[in-house]
Amino acid sequence: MTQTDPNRDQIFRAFADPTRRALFERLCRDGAQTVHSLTKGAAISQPAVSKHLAVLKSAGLISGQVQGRETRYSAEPKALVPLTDWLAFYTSFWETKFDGLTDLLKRMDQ
Amino acid sequence: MTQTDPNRDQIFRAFADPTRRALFERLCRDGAQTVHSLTKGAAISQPAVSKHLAVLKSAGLISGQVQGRETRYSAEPKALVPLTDWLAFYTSFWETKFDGLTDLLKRMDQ
DNA sequence: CAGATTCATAACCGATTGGCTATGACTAAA
DNA sequence: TTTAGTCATAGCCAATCGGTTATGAATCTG
Repeated sequence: MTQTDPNRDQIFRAFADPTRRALFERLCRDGAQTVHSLTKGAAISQPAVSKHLAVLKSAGLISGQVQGRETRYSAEPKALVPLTDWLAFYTSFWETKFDGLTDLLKRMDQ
Repeated sequence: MTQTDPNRDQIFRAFADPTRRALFERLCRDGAQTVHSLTKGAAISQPAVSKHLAVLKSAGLISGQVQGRETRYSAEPKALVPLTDWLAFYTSFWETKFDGLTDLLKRMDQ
């Protein structure tokens, strides 16, 4: 938890941009969508959307599967775990009554 | 949760940089420290450290109090709440058994 | 007082970022 | 087989970022 985790780093970087976070949130709330669908209502061009999706994908936060000429992207449930772990760890410095802390510490020792 | 929260935005931005995250982590683990203390072992110059601290401070993640010629910075416990809320909300799309979800939803409606 | 220490700010610089348009590959439809 | 639709990539550009050195204000120390 104290050493640099490349994946955690990518996640934080990916979420740094509000537009990118909005795309992720839409995929969470409204389910899998095509690039075309995501571009509508995004206020940016399709290539810009594709770029953001590429960043999210390389961080493991979303996945995309090609269906004909479309690509359907969906949020990746497990991808938030590193963020949750990090947050839980540093929150635990004040909230000692964190339920999963013991398990978390075990995972860290590995 | 769906609309843009300036504070949440600042937090995500502040944590995007690994050096900045490392500074925050040190303040969490080792307690309040002066700029001089933080600069030692940071591998960057003192002005760079001061800059990072300014970003963290403006995001509300740390606070600094002047003591003579020194400034002592400390991590701010409550500052992580927006991040925790956001994460809990979007994690809840898969883990429906999130305990605090009901309370969270109430807070959102306000 | 004189010198040293601590820190923030300013000015600068190269690299990265986030947007755009243009384009081409590929697929679906006419 | 055209024609239209979907998407990713490339190339470009202005703005931001993360670092540096220089400097000055403020405080401690000899």
